[in-house]
Amino acid sequence: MAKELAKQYDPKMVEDRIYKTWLDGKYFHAEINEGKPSYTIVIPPPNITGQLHMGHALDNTLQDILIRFKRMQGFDTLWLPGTDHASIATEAKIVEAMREDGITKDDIGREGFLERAWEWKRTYGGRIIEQLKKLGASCDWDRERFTMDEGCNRAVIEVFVNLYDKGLIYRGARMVNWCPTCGTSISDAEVEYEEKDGNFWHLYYPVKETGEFLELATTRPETMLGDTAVAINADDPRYKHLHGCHVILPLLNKEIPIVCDEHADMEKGTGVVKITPAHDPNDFEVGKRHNLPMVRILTYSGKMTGKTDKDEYDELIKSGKAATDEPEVLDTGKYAGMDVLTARMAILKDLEKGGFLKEIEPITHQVGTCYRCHTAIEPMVSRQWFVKMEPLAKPAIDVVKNGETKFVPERFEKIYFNWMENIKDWCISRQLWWGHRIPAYYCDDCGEIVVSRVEEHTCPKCGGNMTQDPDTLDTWFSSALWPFSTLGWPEKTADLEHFFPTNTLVTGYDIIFFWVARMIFSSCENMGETPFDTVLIHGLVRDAQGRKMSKSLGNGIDPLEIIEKYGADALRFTLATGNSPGNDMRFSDEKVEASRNFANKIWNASRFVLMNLNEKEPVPYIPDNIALEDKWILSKYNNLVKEVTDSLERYELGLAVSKLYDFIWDIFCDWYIEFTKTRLNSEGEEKETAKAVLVYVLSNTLKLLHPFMPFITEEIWQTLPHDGESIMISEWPKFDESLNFEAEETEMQRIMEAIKAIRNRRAEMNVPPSRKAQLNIITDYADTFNYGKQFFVKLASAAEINVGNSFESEGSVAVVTSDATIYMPLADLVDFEAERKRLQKELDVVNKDITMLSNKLANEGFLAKAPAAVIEGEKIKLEKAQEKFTNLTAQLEKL
RNA sequence: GCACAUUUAGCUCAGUUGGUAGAGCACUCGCUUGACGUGCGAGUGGUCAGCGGUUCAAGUCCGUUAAUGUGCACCA
Repeated sequence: MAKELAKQYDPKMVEDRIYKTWLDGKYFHAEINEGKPSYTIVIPPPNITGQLHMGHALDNTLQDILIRFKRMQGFDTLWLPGTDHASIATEAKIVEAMREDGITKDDIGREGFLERAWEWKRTYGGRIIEQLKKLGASCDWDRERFTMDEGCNRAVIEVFVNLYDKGLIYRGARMVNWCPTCGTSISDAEVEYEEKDGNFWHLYYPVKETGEFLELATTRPETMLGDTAVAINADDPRYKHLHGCHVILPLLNKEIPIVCDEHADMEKGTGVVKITPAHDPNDFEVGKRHNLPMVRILTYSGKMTGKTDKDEYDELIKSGKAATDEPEVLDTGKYAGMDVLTARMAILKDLEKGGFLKEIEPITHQVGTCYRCHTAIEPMVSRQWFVKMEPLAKPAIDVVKNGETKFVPERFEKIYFNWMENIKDWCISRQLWWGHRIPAYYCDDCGEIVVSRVEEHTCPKCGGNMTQDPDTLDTWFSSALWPFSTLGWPEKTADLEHFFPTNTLVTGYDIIFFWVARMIFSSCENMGETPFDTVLIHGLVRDAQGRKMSKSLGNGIDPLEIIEKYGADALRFTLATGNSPGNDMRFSDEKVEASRNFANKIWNASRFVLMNLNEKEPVPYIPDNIALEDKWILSKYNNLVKEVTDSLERYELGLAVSKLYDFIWDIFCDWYIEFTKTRLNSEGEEKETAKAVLVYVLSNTLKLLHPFMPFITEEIWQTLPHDGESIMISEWPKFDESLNFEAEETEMQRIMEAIKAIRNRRAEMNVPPSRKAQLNIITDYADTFNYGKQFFVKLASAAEINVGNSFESEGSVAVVTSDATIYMPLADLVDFEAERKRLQKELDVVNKDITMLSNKLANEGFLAKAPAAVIEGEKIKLEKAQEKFTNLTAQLEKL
């Protein structure tokens, strides 16, 4: 047993070594014990492309705190780790890397690309896992999963086929969000709206029948080539005469109808709207209502369509392979091949030339952008796979409504309901290669569609060759199954039986829609129940100025650097402190320094305790003949157990950690350790008692702190006398009624109040600690103060101490508390005039208190309606104030 | 436009069912007190954003205003 510890705590000497002992001990590994309650957390799987950032650090610290707490409480605890294939992000990264080598996806083909992708996964996929270990994460690494591993893949196919069979997955040409950069459709949730400067271009469209010009405005003039109608409101008096008329579409000289539709708002602009069904979500709906043709003018790479595009389409139509619900393709002629902005300028120029451009009105508007690459998304009609959401949303709303799943804090339920109740069908197909390939097969000859768990090569209808859909699924489709796919579903595994449904899901508010909501409805649908009972939502970690940490700002703080500099415990402690659920927090080095200092404080307190121990000390116990101060600390400690446990159970991790901080630093270190010093300097039973209580309180407090600061608590605990292999599998302390010593707490309070008052007095008078003073104490609590003599000597620079009924006050400074008047003969230092002023000032304060309290106690409303305990409390306060008043007046009179 | 959040000491933030406010950092003064100067002791500093209401009692509940932030919607 190494009792000599370094003066300062050095995390680097400790963390990796300790983590290895935990791994070797298999403490993270979850065992199934029949009949034992389980507690499960599934990790929000980080992207394989990812590096640990502060968001991960916070998220995983919170999870580790909960898991370690529950593990010590005796649950069968499983924290299931894993990573996400992150289709768009990963594919983009690999394409980027290939571009540097001058290779494109088409050069190497699908097979070649996937080989590279898997290679990437093998090389970098484990990186973030290693980083989580640095943080101290106690995940069951034996159960690590990957969203594209065999089991998850199977679950994905199973769910897809099931939903398809139920008619909840369908394929069709719908309005989707198209990202020209990523080259894929994305879901509504993946569109982020950004405020951008733009223009309203006011255009004229000539009316065929009347020859007049209809004015309308658009932010996207280039889409006019795809216009197939102009809409007006049926009730609009300005345009009554135009019902059933047509306009001639400028530039194309094409006749398109004027339709009456509610979409046209009389209040807005001129009340006339151009309708481009293939490139605008609202227009798409108008088109459906009026059976308008759809004309596509953009390729999937965001260029204006040309002759080849049109020929391709015509070919498909001829062969019967194009779906009838897909838009026809226009050869935009001179604009073909231009990107959107170039085409816009060219078209505007031509419109202006033709006299069709009335004016340009600058505006700012919200533009939808891709959440991955932030390019403006193009609304396009495209044939994709969708999940029919309405039937799935219903049960998912119910489980939250009826409390089977609770959000912490509760306010996030509103956001959840708001989304779920207005949900639109989910576009799940992506034009990417890295991901789960859609298990749909199409007959090359007759076009038959088969959705199947196994590969289909022959058409069941005509015997022709079948080809699998080239698209992959939205990454979030597989993450949505994470809570059960990782436990073995669709197999009925023992893990699934024991650990599902899981308990707490910890995540940031930014992925409630992407992930949390989808897990809930997926679980309701496939498992018949909610995937977790609690969703603990945390906020963002921002920089010291409150800005979001981002790559472009370069203000990100690397958690690994913080760990390197201050230790993982300090980082964890910082992230857990001053953080209330759902709120953002600011991160700064100063905060980590404070945490580091706290770790050092614990280290040194422990060093002190260890210094006083012999080679063989008994494991922590409470001796029989404990002293007043022992009862005081035990009572305080007991209360701490209750508060920390309650706070953790209510997910108030920040509150729990600050209680621990206060107890350890203020109560244990600043007071109790000091109280024990006299006894530790003695020999015999007294010393043994002090040691035992020190070890007991320290050791158990370390247990309470362990979930927050796992490394240092383990390191110290191992050095202290202990039972068992590791603090992380030791038993969580329980509140113990027999450790409640209220009377003794009050007694110690009297002594401590006096010590503080004396210190205060001496500091005001600039008496150095080296100058010891005699204390003459008049009090009604003679026994307590006689007992307290030892502490006055040690903590209040006292020399000789007398407790009695009256003393000569001449030439003394008086220190007045509600329990005692203490004279310090420091005649040479006393300024009597100042002394009088000070006493008067103190008296004023007490007087004010007395007035306030007696008014309150004279208030009939208060007496009639306030709870008895509160009234009693106020009475005691008043008594104390009055006692102090008496003591003070006596003093003043004597001066 | 709708909703939600935030507004407490110079700074960053706690404040658990309503009982007249706390911490860390910063600042001031003092301290080689044999665990720790990454420390110890003492102190300065707040009409808890404004207004109104409920209540015996409001930082805490309700309404309202303002500022800031976020989500959703609109955006021809």
